Amino acid sequence: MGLADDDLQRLDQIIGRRRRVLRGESLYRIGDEFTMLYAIRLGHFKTFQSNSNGNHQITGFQMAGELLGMDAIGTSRHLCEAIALEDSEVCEIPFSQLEELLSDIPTLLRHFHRMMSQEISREQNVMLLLSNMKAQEKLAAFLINLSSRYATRGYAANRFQLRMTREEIGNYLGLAVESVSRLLSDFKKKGWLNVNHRELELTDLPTLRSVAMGTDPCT
Amino acid sequence: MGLADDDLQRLDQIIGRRRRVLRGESLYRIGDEFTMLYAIRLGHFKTFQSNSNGNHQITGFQMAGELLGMDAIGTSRHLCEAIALEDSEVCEIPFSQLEELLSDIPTLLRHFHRMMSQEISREQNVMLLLSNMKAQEKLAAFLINLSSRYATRGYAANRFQLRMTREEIGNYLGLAVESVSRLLSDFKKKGWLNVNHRELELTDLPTLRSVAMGTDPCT
DNA sequence: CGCCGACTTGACATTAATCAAATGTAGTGG
DNA sequence: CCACTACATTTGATTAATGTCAAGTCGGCG
Repeated sequence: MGLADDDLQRLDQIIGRRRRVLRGESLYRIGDEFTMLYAIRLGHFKTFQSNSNGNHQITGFQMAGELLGMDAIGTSRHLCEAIALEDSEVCEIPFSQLEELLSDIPTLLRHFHRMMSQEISREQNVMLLLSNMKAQEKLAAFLINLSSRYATRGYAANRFQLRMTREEIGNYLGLAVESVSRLLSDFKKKGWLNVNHRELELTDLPTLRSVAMGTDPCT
Repeated sequence: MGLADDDLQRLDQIIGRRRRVLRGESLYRIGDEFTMLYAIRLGHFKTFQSNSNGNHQITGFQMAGELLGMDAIGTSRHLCEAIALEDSEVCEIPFSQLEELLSDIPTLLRHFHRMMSQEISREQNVMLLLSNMKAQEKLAAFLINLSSRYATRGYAANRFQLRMTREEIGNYLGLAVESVSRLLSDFKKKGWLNVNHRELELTDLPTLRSVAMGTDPCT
């Protein structure tokens, strides 16, 4: 991050205790007071809102190395809930202490703004996905996105486990479970991927990319 | 905003020149270098991304009093384009100068983080809208949203002008123009609103609210 | 072994997109 | 001022995509 050693040390000091969150447990709930940001050390999470009917809308899947809770800064209350998709571990970052540090360390401030801003862009991309794309494009884009995030973090880009159910994928993409299932089967038949339960292998990334962009000729 | 007088003065000083943007003109384009945030003084804007096919996806409509450009902080390049929906005026806020000020004035920092965070929440709400709602609910939610934003800024909640075309509404909501048009006619027939060109009167806000929430009994 | 939840597959229904055409409106230039 | 053009909007008919319902399979776990 380009921080000086002693700045890094100060950052280290405010990073609070580690917290384990078992699969299915909430890290925070809607309405909880906002005091911490959370850096995921290990595992995966989903975040979701509830609308007035009690339906859930998954707003994102987060993996180790990513930050949770930035949407709550504005209101001092959490507006969405975060649940672990598997046994996970986070670091608690008391936000008020972080704020003090941000004033002192311009580099850190810049980095923090960058992360918030990237969250905004990420969501704008999801808006694009949800409103412009066909089901097939949505799923391809989703898989490509996961793939590149794993690649960024040093894992294989073409072979990983889905940590979420088909239902959760469908909810996130605005598709019925059945559609997700059918599309996966379809992609498999077309030779673009292999899927067995949660185990996934992307065998034709270039085609998946062009499908995601809506530029594949054979669709 | 709860700023001390001299802090407010310092903020005033970094706010650069005003800039007029005529209807249809771009405030910034995709790929432009990011140096400024923009506070809208007058008028309305739309922001949109382009996907690889050249299709546009409108990511938001902004009105006087709102801030533009926060999505670009992360990349130093603009990822979306902002176009004026009518003759408008903005204040340029050089971001590097703002950053310095943020380090000095904790209250301002907190306020700034709040605005970014609210942008994140706003977009999460749009995700909810795009993926969970029926066409009818989307449009109702959209109108309610506009209404409450006008109300916040001291304008009538139940009577205002649409500054965007039906096509732009449809693009934003993930609907065809024809669907938007049909729905407006439908709402009118049901007595929920009056619409004449861009002039809009919401005559039954309670019902519109319950339609937006998917809890209206007669739908 | 048997239950349960996740997943798959097929048949059908529904929503909203697309296509087509008519109407209206704002802006332009003669 | 008016005719003309381009664009925005509305409405109807049809189609395509995806949701819903139903049934059944698969695998893990008590």
